[in-house]
Amino acid sequence: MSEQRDRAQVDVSLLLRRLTVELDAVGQRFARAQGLNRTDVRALVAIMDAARSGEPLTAGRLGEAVELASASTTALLDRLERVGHLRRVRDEEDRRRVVLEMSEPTMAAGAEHFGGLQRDLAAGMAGYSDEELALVARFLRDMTDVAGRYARTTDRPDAPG
Amino acid sequence: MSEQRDRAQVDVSLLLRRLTVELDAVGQRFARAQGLNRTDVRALVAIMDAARSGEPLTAGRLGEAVELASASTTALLDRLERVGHLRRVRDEEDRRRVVLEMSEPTMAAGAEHFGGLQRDLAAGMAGYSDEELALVARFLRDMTDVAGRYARTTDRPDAPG
DNA sequence: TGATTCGTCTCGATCGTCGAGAGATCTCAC
DNA sequence: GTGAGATCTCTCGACGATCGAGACGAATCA
Repeated sequence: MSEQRDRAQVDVSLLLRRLTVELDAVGQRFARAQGLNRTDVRALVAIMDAARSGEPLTAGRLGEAVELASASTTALLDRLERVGHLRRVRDEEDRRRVVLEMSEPTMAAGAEHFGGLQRDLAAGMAGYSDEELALVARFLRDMTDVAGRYARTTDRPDAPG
Repeated sequence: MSEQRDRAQVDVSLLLRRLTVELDAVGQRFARAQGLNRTDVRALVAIMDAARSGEPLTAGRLGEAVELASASTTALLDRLERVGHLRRVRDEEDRRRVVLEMSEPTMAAGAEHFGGLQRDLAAGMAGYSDEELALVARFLRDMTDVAGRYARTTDRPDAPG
């Protein structure tokens, strides 16, 4: 493996990091505009994603998704519900559970903000052919897999076995 | 623009978001391992990046980088300094300023953790030719620019111009 | 030298997060 | 059915991260 090749790989790694920083800033901006904090936005995004996939989130699942303790999840939902970003609805099938429904205005605001980003991103992709885009997609999937595996690896450097 | 093309672009956008989530989780994992919170890790990364670029951060610049008020930045530095992750050093040129130096162990831990990720990412890139990697790099740069511009756009929907 | 600006820190208050545990509901063996 | 235990969410009290306002020393400039 040549030095130049090594360098290219490191460059791409750094580019991935820079990209995540910028995309994070977009979420941050949405948060400020809505008077929310980072966690709130992560939660709303998770709820929106779940709704889109047709499998609405419950309080507990949301807590897992955003890695929050149950008490914190309750507080989070209280905040979001109080300002009208979502509704809590008792699940009729399992009445212990609470399913989360985003409000229309919030859904619209999210679509406005993140849809705008998506539009800009799509515009930025205009210069790429279908084949190039397919390659990029494959690459992103690969890197996501790698990162996901790495994040979930139990690699405690200090702890034994 | 065909529907298939539209779909491909949306797919890539979603892939970008999934990737950021996974990469974020890697940072999260490092945070837990070191007993830090998200902000602390962002700060350490910013300090490390600055040090690498040969232009060490000051307290104020760090505050800007992680978007924290000055009082919060002071508290952040107190935390990190107390557990030995960095040192505050008075700038001799401008004695109002405080420049930040990361400790060796923390630098090593960071290199261990994020270096490991970088190794895995590089391994994941093995299947791509130099030309393909160059294309990916160009794409990532483009998307980073778009996201950066979008994040910095003043598009307050409510506030007047 | 005095006035002003700049960079950081202190103070008090607010809000997000957590662990522990309560209460309601579901599951399952009997 | 009924009771035991698991599951899901919420309440409570405590802690910590963040903030705005303002103090203080240091630099700048007239």
